[in-house]
Amino acid sequence: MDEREILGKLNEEQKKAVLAAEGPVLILAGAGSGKTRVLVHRIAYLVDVIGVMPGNILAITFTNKAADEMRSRVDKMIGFGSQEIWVSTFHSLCVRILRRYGELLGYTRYFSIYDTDDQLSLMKSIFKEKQVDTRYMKERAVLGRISSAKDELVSPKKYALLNRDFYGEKVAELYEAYQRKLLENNAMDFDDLLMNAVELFESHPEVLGIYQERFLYLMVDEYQDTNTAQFRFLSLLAGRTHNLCVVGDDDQSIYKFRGANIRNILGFEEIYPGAVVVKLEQNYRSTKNILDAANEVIRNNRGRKAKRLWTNEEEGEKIHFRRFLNGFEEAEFVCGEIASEVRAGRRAYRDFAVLYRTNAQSRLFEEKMLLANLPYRIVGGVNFYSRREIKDILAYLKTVDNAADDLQVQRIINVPRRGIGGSTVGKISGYAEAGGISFFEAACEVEKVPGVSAAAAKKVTSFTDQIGVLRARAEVGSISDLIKQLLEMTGYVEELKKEDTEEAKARIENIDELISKAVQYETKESSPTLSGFLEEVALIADIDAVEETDDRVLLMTLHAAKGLEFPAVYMSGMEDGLFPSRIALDSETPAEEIEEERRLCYVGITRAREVLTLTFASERMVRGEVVRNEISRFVKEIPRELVDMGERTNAQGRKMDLSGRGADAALRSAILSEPGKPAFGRTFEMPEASRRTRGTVKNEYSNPYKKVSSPRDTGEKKPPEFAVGDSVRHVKFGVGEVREIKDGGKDYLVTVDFPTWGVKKMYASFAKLKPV
DNA sequence: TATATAGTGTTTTTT
DNA sequence: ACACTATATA
Repeated sequence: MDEREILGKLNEEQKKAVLAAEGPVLILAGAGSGKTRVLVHRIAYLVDVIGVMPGNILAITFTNKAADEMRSRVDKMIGFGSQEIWVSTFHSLCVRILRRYGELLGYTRYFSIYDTDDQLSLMKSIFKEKQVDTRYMKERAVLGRISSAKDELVSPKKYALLNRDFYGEKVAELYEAYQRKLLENNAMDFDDLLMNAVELFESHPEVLGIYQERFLYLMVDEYQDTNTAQFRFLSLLAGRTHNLCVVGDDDQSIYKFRGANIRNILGFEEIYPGAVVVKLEQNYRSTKNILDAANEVIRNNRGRKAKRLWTNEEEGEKIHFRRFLNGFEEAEFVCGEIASEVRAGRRAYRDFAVLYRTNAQSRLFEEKMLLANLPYRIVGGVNFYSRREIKDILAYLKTVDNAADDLQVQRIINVPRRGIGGSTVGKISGYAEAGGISFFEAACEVEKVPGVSAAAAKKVTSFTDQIGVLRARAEVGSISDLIKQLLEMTGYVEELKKEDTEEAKARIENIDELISKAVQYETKESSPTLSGFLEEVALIADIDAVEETDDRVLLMTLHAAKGLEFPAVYMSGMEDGLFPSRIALDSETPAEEIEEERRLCYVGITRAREVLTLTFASERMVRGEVVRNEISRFVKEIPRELVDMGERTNAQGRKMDLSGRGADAALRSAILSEPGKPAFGRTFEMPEASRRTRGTVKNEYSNPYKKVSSPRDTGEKKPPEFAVGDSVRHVKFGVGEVREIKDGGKDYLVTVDFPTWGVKKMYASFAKLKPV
């Protein structure tokens, strides 16, 4: 392509960004302003006009999905030689570097990557060892501190110097122990990938030099989300040439909690004097109304670079605002509207996204989607790779790949049951500690471990033998074969089959899916390795798995939606206390936190191309308690003339007032429920097809109108709605007869006689007993 | 050693 | 509401 072709379809600002080939460049790209387009064109310009070797260009993104998209667009535009261009996420780039040079830091090239579950188990073992009282200190809290420290490149030693109070000293000690264990296990957590890469560069200038020579032109997407470690990583790489082009939007910085440092983008010009700054303010995505709403909301933030998005688009529909009495109705409305739009042929399911602040909100939508038979996909929540059966199998694979990883070995030594208990594991562990060897090595010579009976030793040996066989197999066979072999050898699937429950069935299906993922990996990769497969699995993000081709409604958090766009978007739970979150409102620096929430709101609004609907529920169940909230302040920041406040017709075809008076609550609930049935007392079965992707779901709604007072929240307790002799229903035991009701302190203790289960004692509200 | 049950804690957002 | 842990018991 020549220069004219490359620049042809770009606007003036976009051209400016593409033409600034050398030196530091800051592209402030508003939502929907075509930043990926600019990046791709800029790469084409570098290669085809300036004559840069493709292999000297590096483009960094945050998610695999973004990397894949950029890769395919670059390939399409450049053609020959484009394969040489590096397009990678921060994390996978660091892994590549560390696999190659990690030995300089004491890791082998087979190091494991720990996810949050692994981190937690490791920290738990440290707590146990150091006898930390979990009443005063929580594993997760400590891990949080450590993670923040790593984001800021603070080593355990430095942490100890910076934190001299009692708690800080303890965290420093645990941080130190944690890092030592990771190294012993030949493992790194997510944050280590970056921190260690930086450490490698700083302690080994010759290694840094190699990469500085390779990556002569750097481009970084979503720059506003970079943390201190990522910033340092970039400045080191670009240290020689300063050819660093960053693209971001300070208004879309929503990852402060993960260490993102907004100063990286706000202060870019100070750090790189003479940087070319380009502002992309023309939006090509949304209607004028949607854009105006977004502008008006974000205008309320103080710490931001001045800008205002504009568009040549039509005004379009007004922003819809709908209010409901509770989350159930909210979900019902959203599902109903989607169903009728699709049925009328106006839109496909994939045109819709339902966004929410917290993952917990997804449940209501999921239930209603199932009832309404709408195809949907939930992004995030319980990750496929964090399911127990998947983690078990991966632990086997990791043991085969990296036997130094004690955590994985200990996870599977008794899975499936081999009769090896905690005490035997403890003895082997102590022996390993004393001898300075890994747990697995100790297990291999279990007969030398004091205190282990011959019978127990035999069981341990049969386990280590199995791993030995698998290891030999891994040398010659494929990964999918290896998985099949280990399943057969250990009888893992056999056990599940014997269980013969729906849950076990779902687990077997998940295992099959893992096998096909292994096959996929092996066909895709030119030189597949076990480490490579495990790495891909470890670094996958929920959003990466979303396929645009299948026609489903997408449900996800506002965070997960960043970078995506949809013709029609629902932003649900527009309530003060939920969005902005209670935690933000009650924090020590509410002003700052609310600004972050507002940016999140801005991100949500700007996902919509044509229709944006904001929904509000005045009551909502939060952790088993009914909570009432006011309309989100963000809604009020949208000018009234841009908003349609909505009317809704009831079952009788009468217009219902949704403008705010709650007096008709009883009326509405009466209308919505069928005669003789409670409004939401239905039970439902999950359709077979969705079981696999979401696991099992509990089979009953709770009544949204019932005020639940949990035994712990107040001293008050509600008398049971039944008396001795009445029939009651229990979720698991079915219908039974009440024999006795006693005051059990915080709650009523009820004795019930179930025909098939016998006499059971239980707390009334805890057991959710309902009169029949 | 394995299992059932009572008790406790949690959740805002995640590469 | 739900998951996880500690404890009791077989």
